[in-house]
Formats: sequence, structure tokens, C-alpha cells
Amino acid sequence: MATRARNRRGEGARLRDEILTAATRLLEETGSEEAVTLRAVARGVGISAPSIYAHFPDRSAIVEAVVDQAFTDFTAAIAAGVGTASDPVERLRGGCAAYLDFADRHRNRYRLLFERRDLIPGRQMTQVQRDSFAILVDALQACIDADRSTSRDAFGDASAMWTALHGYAVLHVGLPGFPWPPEPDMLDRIVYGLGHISPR
Amino acid sequence: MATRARNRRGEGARLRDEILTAATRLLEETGSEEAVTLRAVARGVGISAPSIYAHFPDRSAIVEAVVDQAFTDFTAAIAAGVGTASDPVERLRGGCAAYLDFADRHRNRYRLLFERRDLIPGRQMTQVQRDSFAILVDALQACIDADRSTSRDAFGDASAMWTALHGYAVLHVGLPGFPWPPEPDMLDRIVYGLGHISPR
DNA sequence: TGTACATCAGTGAACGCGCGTTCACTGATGTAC
DNA sequence: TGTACATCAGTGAACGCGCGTTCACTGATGTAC
Repeated sequence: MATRARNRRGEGARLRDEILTAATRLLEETGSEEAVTLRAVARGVGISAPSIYAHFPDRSAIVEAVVDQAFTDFTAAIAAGVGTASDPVERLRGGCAAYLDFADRHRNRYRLLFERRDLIPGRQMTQVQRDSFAILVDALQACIDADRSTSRDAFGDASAMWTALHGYAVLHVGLPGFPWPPEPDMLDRIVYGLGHISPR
Repeated sequence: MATRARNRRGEGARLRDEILTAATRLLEETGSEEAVTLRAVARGVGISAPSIYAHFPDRSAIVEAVVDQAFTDFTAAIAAGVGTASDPVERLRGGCAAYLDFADRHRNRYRLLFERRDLIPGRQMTQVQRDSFAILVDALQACIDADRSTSRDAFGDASAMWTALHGYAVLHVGLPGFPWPPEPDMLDRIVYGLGHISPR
């Protein structure tokens, strides 16, 4: 293998980023956590496999780091979607739209967040999962406070919205052949219907 | 390896069933399609790995057969849940309850149905996916016909119900640590809310 | 009823592969004197 | 300024493993005569 230009002294950490980038791309392209092998990542970066051990203790640590990054990105995207509009309904809808948009544009990274098998055996939500959900609850609560929602249970209704968003995100991406209604339709059903938004 | 009692002449097909059973159990227990290796299946049955080739052309054919069986079971469960009650709302609710129940009791088989990676690249719904969805649409249409639902779009609203059911099923199973509302609550939100069921 | 033989359900050894991880190493970069 | 040396980013060969698949085979079961 042609030796790549080596990082200079003190810049070894740069390789860490390159490894993470390659791992993320691998995951985004294959959609398979299993595809993120040490050797595949190393090939992606253009280094030899053992070089990775200077930056990650083992294979699973790479995947873990990718997941962490994905969650940070996801939460940031939703927060950005909520935005700063004065209309609380607009903020709620913006957050939900951003949710669906992230899932659509980073489909495999999104699936990684909520469909990891490791999550299955009774694990608690991660902090960042809680964070992104809290944004949704707060946005709905703001609607209630502004008399724009008749919901009497912000947490419960936000849970319903969340599960609907998740289901739609996953199925919409996974089954493009299904005759889905045109785009904002499902979003509106979820936001207005499950959020109990009252007409102006 | 101790040789197992061999099937008699003409009963070779029995081994096919044993292979499928072992593969299904493997999948249900690990939740990972990748865990269904030829050799693991063979170990599960108690035969040597090459014996499988008499019944399946290759590894992927085993997984394919498991998926087919899972879909048949799933559709049958929903049909049974819809039942034969005279009240159309009861039938709709029964179908949705059966959906969630199947996902809960056969969590990994359920995930296999809708989360297979192979499904992702633009694939159409399978016939059996269509079948199970049609049951839901019909049940909602029956509610509309009986003036029990104000829905003006059985297909669209059934789609919304379906995505919500899926989202809840997956997240409920995957995140048992989340403070989900007590049991029939979410089901009712989905059925009555998204199905636009009118109070009696 | 006895016996030679075809059938067929299954075996065991072997192959090449990609994997995670270990090990001893190399050679450019920077530093102390 | 020159030179010896420490540091450290990264390499290449090797390990043992489980995998899918192939191959030539075995030996009990059933059948033809």
C-alpha cells in the first residue's frame, strides 16, 4: 500500500477524525453496523488496520463514537428546526419537520440511533435521546400555554407524536414504493392531529 | 459429533422444517439476521453444515424462508385480531391491538419484517405487506361506512395509523426504560385519534 | 424368503476469505546540546 | 550551525477464528428379482 502523507507531530488526533469520518460514511452507505469493520474503516482512510488502535481501543469504540456524533447532530438539527419563531405551533411543526428531514437525508444514521440492536435488552434512553425528546415536549407545552393546543398531557401527546414521527420516518424511507400521501400531509396529521392543535 | 437419528426415506423434507425452526429461533433470540449463519443453524438442528444444501441452495434462502413465514404469521395474527365482532370499531381496535401484540411477543421477527436492510433500496412492498395493510384499511373503511369514523380518507388515515403503530411497536420494545403511558392508552390515541372515531 | 443393488439422508475434511487483534519494527519529525 | 537522539505516527506480517461452500464419501433404508 502506498504510504500516505503522515500527520506531523502533535497532529495525530487528526487521524482520529479521519477514522470517524470514514466509519460514518461506511455506515451511511451500507446501512449496516456490521459493515463498519476495522479493516474497512482503515481502507477508507487509507491507513493500515493496526493504526486505528492508537486512537480507539477496539472496533466497538469506533461504532460508539459514530453513534454519539450522530445523536449530537440529530439533536442539533431538531433544535434548529424548532428555531426562534414567535408562533409556538410553527416552532413545534418546524421541529417535527426537521426530525423527518434528518431521517430522510441521513437515513442510515437515523436508523442507527433508534434501531441499534444493542439498545434492545432493556436499556434506558441515552441522555441525548432524552434531550431530543425534551425539545418536542417543550415545544408542545408552549402550544398548550399559548392556548393553541387542547392537549391536557404534553408528555403523553409528545410521546404519541414521537412514535408517529419515528414510524413514518422509518417506513417512508424503507418503503418508497408505498403510495404515501404528498409530503406535508403526514407531518400535519401528526402535528395537528396528535398534538391537538386547535384551529386559529 | 454424535450422529442424530436420520430421517427415513421420503421424509427428508422434515429436516427442512427443522432447519427453518432453528433459523427462526436463532433470529428471534439474537435479533440479528447476520447471526443466522449456515453453521449456527446446523448446530441448532444438530446436523453438519453441508446437510443444509440438500434443502436450501444457499444461506440467503434460509433467511428468505424465515421472513416469508414471519409475514404469513403476522398477517394471520392481525386477521385474527380483527375477528368477527359486529362492531366495526371493535374490529379495527382488535386488529391494531393484535399488531402491537405480535410486535411485542415476537419482537425480533417483527423487526425483521419492516427493518430489513435489503428492503431499503427502493423496494416495493411485498404482497403480504400489502395484504396486512389492506386489512387495516378495510377495517377503517367499515367504521366510516357505519358512521363511526369521520375520516374522509380511509387509505390516508390507515397509513397514518400504520406508521404510528409501527413507531410505537418498535420504540416500545426497544426502549422499555421510557416512561410509556399505561397500556391501552397509546393504542387508543392511535385508533381513536388517527382513525377519527366519533364518540358513540 | 434371501440377496444384490440403487437410493438418498447425511457426514467430515478441506478450501479460501475477511475478520479483530498482537507484535516487533521503521523512519520522518522535532529537540537538546 | 551540526549532530546525536528521543519521540511518535504509522507499517507489515502473523495469529487464530468462524464463515460459506465444495467435494468425495458412507451406510442405513428400501426395492427388484
